Amino acid sequence: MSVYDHTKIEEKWLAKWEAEGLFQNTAQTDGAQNDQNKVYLLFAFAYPSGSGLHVGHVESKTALDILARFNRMNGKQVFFPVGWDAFGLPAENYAIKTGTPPAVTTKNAINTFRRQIKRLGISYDWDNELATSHPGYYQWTQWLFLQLYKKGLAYQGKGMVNWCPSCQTVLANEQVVNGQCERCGTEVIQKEMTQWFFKITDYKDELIAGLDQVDWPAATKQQQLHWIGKSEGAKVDFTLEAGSKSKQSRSLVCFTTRVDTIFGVTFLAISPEKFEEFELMELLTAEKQAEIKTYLEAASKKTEEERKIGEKDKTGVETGLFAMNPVNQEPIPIYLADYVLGGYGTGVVMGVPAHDARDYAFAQKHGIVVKRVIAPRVEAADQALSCPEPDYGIVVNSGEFSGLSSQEAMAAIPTAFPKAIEVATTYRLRDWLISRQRYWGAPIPIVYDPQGKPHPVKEEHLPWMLPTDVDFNPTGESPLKSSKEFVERTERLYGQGWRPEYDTMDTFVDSSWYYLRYADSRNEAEFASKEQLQKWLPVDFYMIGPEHIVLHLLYSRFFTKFLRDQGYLKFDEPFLKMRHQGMILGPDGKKMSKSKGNVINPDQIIEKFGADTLRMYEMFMGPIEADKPWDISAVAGIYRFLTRVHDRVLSGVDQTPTNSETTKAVRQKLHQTLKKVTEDIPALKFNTAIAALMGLMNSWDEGSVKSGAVLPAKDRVFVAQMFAPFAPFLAEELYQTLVQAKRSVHLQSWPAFDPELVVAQTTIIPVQVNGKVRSRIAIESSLVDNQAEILARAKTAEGVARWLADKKIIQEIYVRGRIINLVVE
RNA sequence: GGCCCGAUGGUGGAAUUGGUAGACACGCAGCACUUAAAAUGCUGUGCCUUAACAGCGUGUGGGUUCGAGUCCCACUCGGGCCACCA
Repeated sequence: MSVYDHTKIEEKWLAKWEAEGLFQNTAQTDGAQNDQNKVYLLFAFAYPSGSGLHVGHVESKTALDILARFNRMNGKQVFFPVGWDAFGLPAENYAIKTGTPPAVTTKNAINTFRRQIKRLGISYDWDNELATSHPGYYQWTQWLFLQLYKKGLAYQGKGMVNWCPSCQTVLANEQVVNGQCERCGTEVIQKEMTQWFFKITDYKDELIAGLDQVDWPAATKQQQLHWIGKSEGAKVDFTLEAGSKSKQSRSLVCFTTRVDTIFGVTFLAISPEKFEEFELMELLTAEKQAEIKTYLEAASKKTEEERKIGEKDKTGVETGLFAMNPVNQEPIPIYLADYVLGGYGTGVVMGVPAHDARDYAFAQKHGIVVKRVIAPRVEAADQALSCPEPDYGIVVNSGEFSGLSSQEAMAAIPTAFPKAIEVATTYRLRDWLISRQRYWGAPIPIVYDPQGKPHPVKEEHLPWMLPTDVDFNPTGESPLKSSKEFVERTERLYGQGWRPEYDTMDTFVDSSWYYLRYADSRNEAEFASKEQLQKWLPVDFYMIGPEHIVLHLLYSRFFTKFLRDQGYLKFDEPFLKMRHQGMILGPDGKKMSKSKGNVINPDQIIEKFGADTLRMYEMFMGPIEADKPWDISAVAGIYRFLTRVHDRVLSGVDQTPTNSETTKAVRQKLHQTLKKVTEDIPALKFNTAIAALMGLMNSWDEGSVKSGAVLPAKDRVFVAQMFAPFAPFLAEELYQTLVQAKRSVHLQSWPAFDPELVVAQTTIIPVQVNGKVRSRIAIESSLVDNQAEILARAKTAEGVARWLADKKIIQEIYVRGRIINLVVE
């Protein structure tokens, strides 16, 4: 028997599998038509960063690989593709710094990742590998844009956008984090530009409803819901006062979720973004006009961060105008205030300082009356308000509605004023801004005629190639403007004076449909054939980091629903089941980062201990979804374990198997372990499956050393097969050494446990007296249903009698095969 | 501020979903082997106390139950996401 030489073993089998093309070219396989029999496993699309594979990637890839191998061994047709989210800012920023074209850095990074992932033994199907920066891929990203354009779901709009001065590009609202650019952390400012949008809001209700169809973590669904932000309330029409010099009757419409507080309205506030739309300027005194202009200008220059400071300091300007409260005809003063958001609701709010914290703060600052219309929860009813009380309760000071509950009032008030108040719903979700003033992305397939009118690029001109004669250095304008070839191409194909769209698409567009392309990644005629989509989609299991919960999923679901409506897909939701992996933390318990110097390099671990050890260690660390700190001595422990497995399985192979009681006990343990592992893998409980394998080896070692137990070859093969999903290299080595088979262990069937062997002969049942364990009795397993006999034995069991002496038993509980509890007075 | 998740030995974690708390592993201690060390093997290891029995013990306080790490109520701490969304 040889020693466990992990490097030799792993490199040997890696080369063999590669030569055989194991698990390659699976997309086109027949036999996957049956839904019951196909399993599509998907790993979150990865950005090939220059720093290579991270131990965090290893965890989720290994988890999926275990599922892939286990499902294959159980007779499923498994589709386990791989690809690269290759467009994006880091490669472009690197190009700006070094002059190396993004295409080159990206290719190098992909090569590194590919080598590392293969070395790990991840059984991806590399024949379907794709990269979003490849024209054969982005041609179909552009095609998707054109389909949306045809249906009016891709449109050009002008508006205030988030602008990152460092990245020199527009950001989606979703990419602004705490007023800062998600990528580089620079303070984001507001800028007005013409941009392309996808009309995701057309699908807002379906994006909510579809969540009922999928098996996702509840928290993830909740975040999707929150992002869509459906909010039910009412729209209230406040008519401008005649006294406001208004010629015809005009009104300000507010959205509120608390129409029950409408008698408490003491001011209206308009957002700066929306102020001009209401055309109120002409109604104002010259003095007021000047004041308001100054305020509007200042507001437009504020960064997100500055507006946040306003959370404490609520600024605003009184317009001198009044509007009439429709429920009681009271004149309400109108203010301009930047705490009101332009993009939500109607951009106007009704201020109810008594029952809203923000309105209260504003009222305090501007000396506005606070009028309480919900009865206070606490007794001291006469006490003046010192803070707002936003709770629901009993409505007071509200005319005929006084005495109703908030809920009743919210129903009754709109009914009573049908002209001025209507029930309404608003959403937080806004259309998806996809234009980026960057180079390394898919060009938006639009050309402009000499009058500046946009036209779609003809489908026969796809892929609408990303030009290469480009100056990457940021100028505040799209880098594609520097390409001569791009303009020449446009004029040649569309005519003199025509110009291309210079912006590229948000990389989220690329990465929100890749799972469809995998099914037919080399198709040049369509984004994927209907047959291939039908065969593999939807995705059965998706493993994705918690950082992609909101946007990527929302956009992917939007594309899926759109393509379904166009007749390309037959399902509503792309990802049936999804789970999130946790984070692998540094040995110090903190998030790994270069600056902290706590980053673990998987290559070094593989060199020292092997890929099998790295895989098994990461699976053994704890539950897949938890954050776990790295522990190098525990890694060494796994290596010791695999060495023991190697030595034990291969030692004594030439000896005659024994049939002693010990051997039987070890074999029983083996089948119990097999049962446990078979149940744990589909439940993603890899850590306990490995613990069970360790328990088995402990029993086997002990049985061999102490009692000379020798297991038959058949059982040793079972062990090799059980290890196959976790430690594919070692498993192959053991299997091939034992049986010298032509076919890989990974092509064998998952072994079935012997149901008779799994059942224990005797069952240990703890005996409690008043809920405390005082003894344990061993019962023949055939007796577990004989309650009378078991209770009788329990009462006389050693250690129990003394607790029953002189006491009266008032209750006897027996839970079948589990526990006995004798309750005494 | 809102929502979500979590808290179990020195450490990572397990616990059949209300039924033996601490599986499995790391670490540590002792022993064996060795001239010595490493490696390996064996033994022990929740706390307190002991010769033993007993007692205590899953963040804190209460509750439901024959029985609570698990369910309910209140709180403390830690983490994540969102955040002036009317």
